[in-house]
Amino acid sequence: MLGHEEAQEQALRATEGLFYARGIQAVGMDAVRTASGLPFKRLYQLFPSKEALVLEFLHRRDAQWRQALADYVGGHTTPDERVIAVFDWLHQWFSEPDYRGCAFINSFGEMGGISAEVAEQARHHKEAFHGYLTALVTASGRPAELADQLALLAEGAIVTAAISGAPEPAWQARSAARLLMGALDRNGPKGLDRTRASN
Amino acid sequence: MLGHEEAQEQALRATEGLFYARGIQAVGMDAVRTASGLPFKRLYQLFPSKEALVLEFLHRRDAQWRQALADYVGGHTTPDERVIAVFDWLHQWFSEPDYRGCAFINSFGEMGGISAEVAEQARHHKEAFHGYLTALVTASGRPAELADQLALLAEGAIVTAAISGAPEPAWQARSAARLLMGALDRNGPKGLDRTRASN
DNA sequence: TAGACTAGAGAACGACCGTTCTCAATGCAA
DNA sequence: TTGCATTGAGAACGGTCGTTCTCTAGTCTA
Repeated sequence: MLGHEEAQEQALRATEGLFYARGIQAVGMDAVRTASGLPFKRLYQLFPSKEALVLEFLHRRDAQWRQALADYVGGHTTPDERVIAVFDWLHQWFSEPDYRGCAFINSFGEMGGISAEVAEQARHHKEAFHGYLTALVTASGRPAELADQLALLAEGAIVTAAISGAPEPAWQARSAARLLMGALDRNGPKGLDRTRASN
Repeated sequence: MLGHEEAQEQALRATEGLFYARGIQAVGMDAVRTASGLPFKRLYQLFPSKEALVLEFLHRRDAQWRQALADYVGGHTTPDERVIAVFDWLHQWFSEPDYRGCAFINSFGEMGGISAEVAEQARHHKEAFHGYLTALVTASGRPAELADQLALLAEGAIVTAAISGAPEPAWQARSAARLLMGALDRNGPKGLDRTRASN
């Protein structure tokens, strides 16, 4: 028999693809059992309920996604390159054959209104991404407000690539990001509209 | 008894709030019956299945959403103001107390992987929005590529406002939009990165 | 070898889903 | 008034869901 950890790994790895491809509510525990090869009894020993499995899936996905992004960005040296690398990585992600958007945006859309925990996980994931982007932007000597805008471009590209089924939004976002960085370099931080934006 | 049209109106109006707030799969036909006040028999005369009701809901929402946006934008005169007005309208939308993101992004996340029709409706809605934005942008004498970027900002703001629960992303997007418009005015269309972006 | 424990496969359970059916109440034509 | 079609309210149906239970088949200990 597999140990607790390995079995949990196996269940989560099998679950991942199912939840991402079909959504959460459309995947029954029976499909999880079949995909993981673990009997119900074991499954419910590892995760006391489907909700617990879902939350673990999201937790794990958050960690893996941000790690993959950081790994890719880490392969670039200058601060400017590192900011732009985010969008190159997005294009790579969008080009995966079974890309279907951001798991957190999707689960928020599906369950954000009925599960406070799922909504909280989405919020946490997006805040972490935003924080990472802010670090990259400030490391390039630019104001944090730029990170807000780049985050919007990234989120927009994620959604648009998913719905349209094409990876091009990554390039459009990258192009806009370059323009925004250039605009700041020319005008200084006052180039941003600070009359209403609070951060 | 109500006529066919009025009953359909009533059913859809009642359904709207339910689907938008809780998602589609989490709303049972029993909840639709209760909210609409229509008995099952009548409901299934008006819509042969839940799926038909869902698709009608999306169709209707698309029309109303785009009309509301066009109405707001139409209240502004100069082409530049009209482009910026889109983001003002977004802020207004985000500030509604029960705002929970874009119904199409949400349904795509929930059902895009299991219902081709829902995915198609989302694609159609986003294409229509993109087309509208392109018309506003080209009317302002700027290249259509800018519309791609503004669309990403808008989509990103829609998602971020939903998940964070705050309307500020509208201002951040507006600020970025102004910068992008300004950058184009300074550099001409060549300011855009056309080496990889195809449109 | 005997016996206590455990794992695995899947049946079973209660709840709920979308959908259909029943049937008493109603409106209306003659 | 009688007969007939249509309505509304909700029970019923088959199916599926998340979860638990049963029962067989091992496996380890003494």
